[in-house]
Amino acid sequence: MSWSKQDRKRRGYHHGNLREALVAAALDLIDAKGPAGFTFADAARAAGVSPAAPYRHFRDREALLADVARRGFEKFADQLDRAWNNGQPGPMQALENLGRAYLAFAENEPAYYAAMFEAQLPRDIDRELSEAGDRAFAVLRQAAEALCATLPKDRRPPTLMVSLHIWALSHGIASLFARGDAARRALPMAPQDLLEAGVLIYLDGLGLTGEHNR
Amino acid sequence: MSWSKQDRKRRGYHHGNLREALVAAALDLIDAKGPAGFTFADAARAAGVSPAAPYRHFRDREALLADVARRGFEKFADQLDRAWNNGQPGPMQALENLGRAYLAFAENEPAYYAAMFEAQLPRDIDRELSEAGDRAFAVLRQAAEALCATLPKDRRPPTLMVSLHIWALSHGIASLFARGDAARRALPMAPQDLLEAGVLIYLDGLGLTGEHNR
DNA sequence: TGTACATCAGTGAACGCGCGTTCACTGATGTAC
DNA sequence: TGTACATCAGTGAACGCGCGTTCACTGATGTAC
Repeated sequence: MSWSKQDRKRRGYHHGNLREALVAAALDLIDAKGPAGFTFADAARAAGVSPAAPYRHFRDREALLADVARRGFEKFADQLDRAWNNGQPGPMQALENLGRAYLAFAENEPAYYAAMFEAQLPRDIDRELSEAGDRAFAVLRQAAEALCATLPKDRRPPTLMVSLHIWALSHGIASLFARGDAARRALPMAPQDLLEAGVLIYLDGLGLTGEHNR
Repeated sequence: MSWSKQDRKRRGYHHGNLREALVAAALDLIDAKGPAGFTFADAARAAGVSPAAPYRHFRDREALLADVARRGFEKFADQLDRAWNNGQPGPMQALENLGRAYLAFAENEPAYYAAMFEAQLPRDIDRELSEAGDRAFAVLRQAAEALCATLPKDRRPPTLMVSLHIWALSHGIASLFARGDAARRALPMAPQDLLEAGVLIYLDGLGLTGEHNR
């Protein structure tokens, strides 16, 4: 928490970066108590500011949460995109990197992850929020496309379906076993290995064997 | 809500079934506002009882939530077990029924589902709760076992891994696309079909083709 | 079958507390000239 | 470079509200004899 009361004198009357500080405080509080476990007043306190101050930046608590979720999806999309790396060095290897990035995000950013997927935000609360979510899914879709393209046309499955399968498997493993918070279930193996094995078996089932694509 | 204030006269001073009524009220409230969206006092009000009454039955709000989750897991395990039906008429068909039951539960019982998987209850809060969760997973494990047993020993994958893959895929699809609440995402196909296709491809990848097992 | 009594499962009033929100305000900052 | 002024981003006091929890209580129920 870099915006403690001590800093206030240095900062003077104006905070300077309250919007960012409130988001950071929300993330800390979500980490500690879950997405439902903090209040607008909590966030203000953590940012070292009066309870009325947040209203200058967010309509209400839900708007703050939605902003956290939006930022989460943007970070998520970035990390997935970087991991996919335009399908380099090859679609299979790139897909493995993508899967690892999915799980790593759930593990390293449980607060974002919870805000994105479990804060029970109405789906249509914010256009920017749903667009950021779409951007993250688009990376998966792109990966499925590249993988399907390596199959001869007559044996090519629907790309959308493949991307949804990969998404669901990743999401299931992340939510059950890889998340970095209290809801994580124990597992006698690394979640990354579980996901990788599952994807390999699935791709085998599609007729995409490792030899052709590694 | 069958325990309204109107009924009180009929019931007299004692409620008669307050514990059950509180659980029912909690489910209604979770349906309406999510697992974080109700209070102990809300539940008492919905049950037509004074705010002090629930303390006769639950230590606090969290204990009530945990009881809801436990009941949910028990119901879930029952429904999965009935769908699996001891592997009848054949493992492939029975597995399909099992998958459908998983998604149907998420769709028809969103309140239970949310309490079970998204209420952020500490994993060790209640022994009965985690045992009920284990019972549900045991059904999936049993199914994986039966499926693996149809493969020759030298090509048999680890049963635990297979059961986790099926669990994760089902859970991912249920959480993202099949849940019966506001967090459900739109999908251009039936979630049941998406799951069935995914499982078939996966089993193909394991070397379990439909012809051998239907 | 009656009766006395223990126990159970509620009541309702009370409390302290923290939250969300509003309000008039004021210190700090930016800008036009 | 100074100055006047508009705007911005905070303060802090106040409010009504509902929650969690406790308490002494009491009506209803069950049971021993």
